[in-house]
Amino acid sequence: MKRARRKSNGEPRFERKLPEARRLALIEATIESLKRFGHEGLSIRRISAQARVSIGLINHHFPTKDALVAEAYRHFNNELVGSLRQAVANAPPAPRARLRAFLEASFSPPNLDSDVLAVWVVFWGLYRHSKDIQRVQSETYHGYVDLLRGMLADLEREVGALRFNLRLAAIGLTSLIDGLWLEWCLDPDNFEPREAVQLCEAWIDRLGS
Amino acid sequence: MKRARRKSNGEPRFERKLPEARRLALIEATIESLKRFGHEGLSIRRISAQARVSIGLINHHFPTKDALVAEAYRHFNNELVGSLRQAVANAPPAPRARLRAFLEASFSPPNLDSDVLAVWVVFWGLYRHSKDIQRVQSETYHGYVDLLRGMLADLEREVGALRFNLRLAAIGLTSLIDGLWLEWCLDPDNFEPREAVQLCEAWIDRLGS
DNA sequence: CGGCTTGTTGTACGATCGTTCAATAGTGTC
DNA sequence: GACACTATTGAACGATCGTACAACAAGCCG
Repeated sequence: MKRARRKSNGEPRFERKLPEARRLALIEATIESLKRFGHEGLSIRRISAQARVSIGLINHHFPTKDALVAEAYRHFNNELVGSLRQAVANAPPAPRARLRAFLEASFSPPNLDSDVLAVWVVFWGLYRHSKDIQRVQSETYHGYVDLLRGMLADLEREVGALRFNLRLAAIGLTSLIDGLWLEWCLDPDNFEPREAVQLCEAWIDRLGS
Repeated sequence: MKRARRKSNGEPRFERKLPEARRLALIEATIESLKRFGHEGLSIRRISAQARVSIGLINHHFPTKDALVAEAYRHFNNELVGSLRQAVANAPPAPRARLRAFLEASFSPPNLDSDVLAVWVVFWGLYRHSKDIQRVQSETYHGYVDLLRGMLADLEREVGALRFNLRLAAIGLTSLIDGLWLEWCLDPDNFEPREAVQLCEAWIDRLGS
């Protein structure tokens, strides 16, 4: 008798997936492991366990661990920008309404989650010393910037003449949002998400004056 | 002949320091190693090499590596708050002048350094999963908040009546500063430090209106 | 059912991790 | 110069890291 090719219950021991699907599953497991264990979650063994696959599989689909982490960063960026873009698309066409939808999506689940923000911070910590992360950042960040800058440009058009410095306004609003994200993450009891939206809207209100 | 107790040149093989001095040297080496190697710089061997001491010395002065890292975080916080406090103390007593000094100190060397900001981000990445870091954060963060809130309270007094929500104003300004720090770190070519000061002062200008 | 492709497994390897601890040696005191 | 104290050294431990690779097996085709 040859060695059993199946488990005793007759089920297959594992499921083969198309490379594309497996790569996505590994990327999502990477992010989930990062949420659960912080920076220590970014190890082959933790990610493998999270994805319920063997240790060796990751290097079959990704050349190195760093490549997987970089792709996870890309996915995380795309998910954020995609959800914000969709929130804007579902809003009324008026610039102010679209900006409000953008802010409310920024400061409500699933984006405003302590785990999610902790994930961002770990990625940022890798940025300085990882060429891979830097490359993904340069490739994905403009999506976010363009979305926000486009809405501010629309607002400017509605107001009429050139009332504010578009470039500085975008930088300031982005910084305010990121900073409020960070503060809320470090101490969620310090203020309400609703108040973060208020602060950003007050900033926007005062742009034209 | 007994084994030589000195190096061939007659110099001592190492220098004994008082525990307090050695602890400080190890803390500074930790931060320097963190600047040079990012998160990977937070290992006993890297820190030991940076401090030019043996591997075993760290555990003689600190119970665990995490305790050393937490103390480094405390030192880093205290250095920042101390430099900002001194900048404020050296400024004219008018609230606006003190706030300006605070902002200019925030957005100029040595605080506005890519390495320094990268260090912050790594510490923040540890925050969620390290009780030690959380404890230090809760013990040191109020120094920063109190300094900034005190200046805003002075400004409010000067203006006269209760013109703005002090709590929200402090949260917003802190977030704006932190966010601008982060943005500048991720892309120093995006804007000038001077522009960051401008954005913060514009925020303050509009508080009273 | 037999053969083929290739997604998947799991052991093994060398490197590095944090920590321990007995031995060493710098430094002050007499 | 001898001694005591203890800061310091450096080897050693087990654990875990990322990666490589040979063997296995799931799924498909004829």
